[in-house]
Order: sequence, then C-alpha cells, then structure tokens
Amino acid sequence: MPELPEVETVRRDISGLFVGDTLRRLVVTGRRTVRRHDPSLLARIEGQELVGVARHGKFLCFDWGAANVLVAHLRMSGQLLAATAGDAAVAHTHAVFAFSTGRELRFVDPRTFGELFLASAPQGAGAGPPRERVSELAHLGPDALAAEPAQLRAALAGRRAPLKSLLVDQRVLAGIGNIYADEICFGAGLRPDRPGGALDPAEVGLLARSTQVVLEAAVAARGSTLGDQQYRDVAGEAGRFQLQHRVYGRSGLPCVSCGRRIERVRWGAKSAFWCPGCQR
DNA sequence: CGATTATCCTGTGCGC
DNA sequence: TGCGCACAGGATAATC
Repeated sequence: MPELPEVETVRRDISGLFVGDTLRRLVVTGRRTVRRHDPSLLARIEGQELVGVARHGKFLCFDWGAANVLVAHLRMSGQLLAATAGDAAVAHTHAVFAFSTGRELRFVDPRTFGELFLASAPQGAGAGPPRERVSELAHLGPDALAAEPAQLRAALAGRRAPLKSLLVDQRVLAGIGNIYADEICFGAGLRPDRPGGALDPAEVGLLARSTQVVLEAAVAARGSTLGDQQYRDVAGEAGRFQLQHRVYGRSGLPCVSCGRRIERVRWGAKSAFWCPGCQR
C-alpha cells in the first residue's frame, strides 16, 4: 500500500535513474491502466525527454516538457520497476516506458487499481507545484511532508469526524494512508477516534510534529513493505520502516513504550491500531 | 457534514 | 490437499 514515504522513495529512484533520458516508446497493455482518457493520447510524450519527477501526496507527476505531465498513482498494488529491454516481463505488467538508452520503467499492478493519465490542462511546463499545474490534483490538501501546523489546525477546526478519518482524507492532508495515520497518532499521543475538532492547540502541534517525524523517518527507511510484499522500490527492493512500526498491525502485542496491549478499533470499513496507555 | 456502504480487483491465508 | 470465502484497502460516489 504505497503511501507518501513509498511514493517519495519511488520518485527519488526514478529521478536518479531516468531524468534526462528520452522516451522512445510507451506501450500500455493494461485495459484499465489508462481509464480517464483515450490511451492513444499518450503518444504525445514519445520522443520527449524526462525533465523531472514531482510528487504531491501519493501522486507522481512525470514532466516531459512542452506542457506534458503524466500522472501516476500506484493505489494498492502498483509498482514502478526498472528493467532492461529484453528482460522477461513479470505478471501484471500493464505499461512499459522504453527509453532510448535501452533501459525501461515498467508499471506492474496485480489489482489494477493504479492508473496513469495525462494531465488535462497543465499550466506551463517546469514551474510550480503539481497541485497548481494539474487540475486533477486541485482537490488535494497540502502535501503531508510540507504541511504547516497552521494549515493542519485550520483543516481540523470544527470537524467531528475521527482524527484518523481526517488524516487519511486526501483533501485534508495529501499522502497519508492507513499505516502512517496510525503511526502518526501514536507519535502524537492521540487516540485515532478523537474528534478532529476537539484537539486543543497544543495537541494539534503534537500532531503536526508527529506527522513530520514519522514521515521523514519512513522516507529515510525507504518506506514500509508488509507481509504481502506489495510495496517494492524501483530496484525491486523492500523498504525497512515496517521494522519501526509501533502500532500498525501489532494488536495484542505489548506497546514498545508502556507495555500495554495494542488494541484494534473498527469503525465502518476502517480500523485503527492504538495503545490505550500512550494515546488519549 | 458525517456515517455508511458499495465499487473497482487479485493474491493470500484462513477455516473446514 | 483443496475448496470457498473473507480480507486487504485508496479513491470516489451514492445514500441517508
């Protein structure tokens, strides 16, 4: 389940390996991979140079110059893997970016929730953050790694929904999913089912700080690869942050901080792991 | 607004 | 050993 730290790891890997290279051909074979528009439009970026790769929340934006931005979202099971032309394709390979160097970037996605699309009306090439250049991303809140405490305070004010529901709402903060919402709440010492608007200013400060600390540590560890092995970096390697999870997936195990059993609460289709000793 | 449910999809891991 | 099924969940839409 790629969230911000995993997507940022992929972004950095792709930047290092492919920026400056020219796309020779893009072959999309997945029927659902490009579903927002006519897939033949992707021919526009063939022959273009990859100028840069940006990220907002869990979205990747490939800048091909000439106002062409290709957006990618990995959703649940998407991977972007480096390969060499001629390498055998793994199952569920839905798109192949073939560069003139002979290297390839392959989009692999068993559950097919992931997608690729060309930004409909990017406002000029090169300049400005993705959220302002790509209309499809305009609904997203500030990127969770760059969010200011004041933005978080404003986004939570008056909201009665559980804190975790707000953290995973991409309109509030972009980039946080199930794993990191739990870890961030633990780091802040806040129950995930607290109504978001009920936090006092000091608690919002703790939440903002925990968001930065957790996400930065997760990026440094190159993301979390769970037991299902679904997240892999561009080289196919697993992340290491799962070794530092303090609550996610640990129900019934003793809290690393206070020793009480980690609990799992459910509401609707969502659930959260939390420590009744450390979070209030 | 918020709570809830459904949709998309496949690999895994469980119970029987 | 094998079958069937619940589960996993990110984004989005619909309904109440």
